[in-house]
Amino acid sequence: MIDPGPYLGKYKFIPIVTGPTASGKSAVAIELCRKAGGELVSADSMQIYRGLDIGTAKDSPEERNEIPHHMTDIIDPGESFSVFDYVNGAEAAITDILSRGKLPVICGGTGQYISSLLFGIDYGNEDGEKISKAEEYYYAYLEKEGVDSLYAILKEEDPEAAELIHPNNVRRVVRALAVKKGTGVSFSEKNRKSKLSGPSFSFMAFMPDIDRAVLYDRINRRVDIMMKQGLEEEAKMLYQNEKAKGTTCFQAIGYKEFGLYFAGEETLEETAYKIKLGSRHYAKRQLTWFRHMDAEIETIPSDDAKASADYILSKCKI
RNA sequence: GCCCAGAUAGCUCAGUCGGUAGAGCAGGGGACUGAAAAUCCCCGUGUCGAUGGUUCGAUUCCGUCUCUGGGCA
Repeated sequence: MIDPGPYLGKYKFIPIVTGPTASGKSAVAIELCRKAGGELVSADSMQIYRGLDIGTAKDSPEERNEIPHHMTDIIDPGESFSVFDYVNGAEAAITDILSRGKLPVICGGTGQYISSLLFGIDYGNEDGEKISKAEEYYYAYLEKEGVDSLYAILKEEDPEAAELIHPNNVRRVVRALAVKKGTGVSFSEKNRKSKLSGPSFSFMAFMPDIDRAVLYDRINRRVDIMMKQGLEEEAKMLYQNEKAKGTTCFQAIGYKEFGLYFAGEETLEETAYKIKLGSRHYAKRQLTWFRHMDAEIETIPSDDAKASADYILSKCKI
């Protein structure tokens, strides 16, 4: 289905193991690496941060010691990172792993990262500085003139994008406008071009098939375990890190919920409840994302990591 | 035992001056191209506690009962 990429040795496909949080994809990926002598390439937007271990459900230190992990622990809280950075880093890691004759195993639940690799979205290499400036301009405009007025500009500048983006989704409205202002090329046009080159490698994607109620139960229990493992301490470190204040890592579920607790306005139980709820909502959004691309993803059983790993290997081998 | 207040969606509660009802949360569906664990959109029928009565018509008014709070003994 996807253009064959560089020579993969005994394999014709690079496996991607994805799925919602707590669905057991990590265990499958670890097994795959063990069986194939592979190395893991994470596709998780929060596991990139050093120090956020418990709340982001990183693999254990033993597992990370046993199997090389790429694209985890690559930046400190407070540093910025984007899909563009992810694709560059992940593709470099894959190339490196292949050059050493090993099998890269992609594993993670950040849909945007997975899609970017799988469909080979080319984010281009334009002046990010200019776009950020333009974003600031439009946010200031939004503050003064309001949503309707902002959206009216988008309709004018890029009617195609306006068609796809809801007026209330100011983040995306601003982004689309800023791309036009910063690069001269419309958001729609840029996106169209981004698909022309195709994926850099031949991937095959798999996802554990898990009953919704079971998944939610696993999420709830996992949060309880995280709390016992010392999530509060980990969160406290993040809150005390001046450099991290207000940056992207505070979007991470399991950390952002601690604000009111540290301020003494909420109990630990309430905080845990919010983390569970946020995780469930997140899992639901992930399922929507992956369902949307279910033609590209094959489901595997969620209860037997070893069998799933064997199955995936059999599908990826020549 | 007596008095008062409740009993309406999975939960918390509005409401119907009598014409079978709606919010928040939960839950479900969807979108997604450089913050994505983000951001945003859509979806509300349920014996209105039970049972009699008044009425063309009761979840709404009246009686009785049951349960749950609170108060007095």
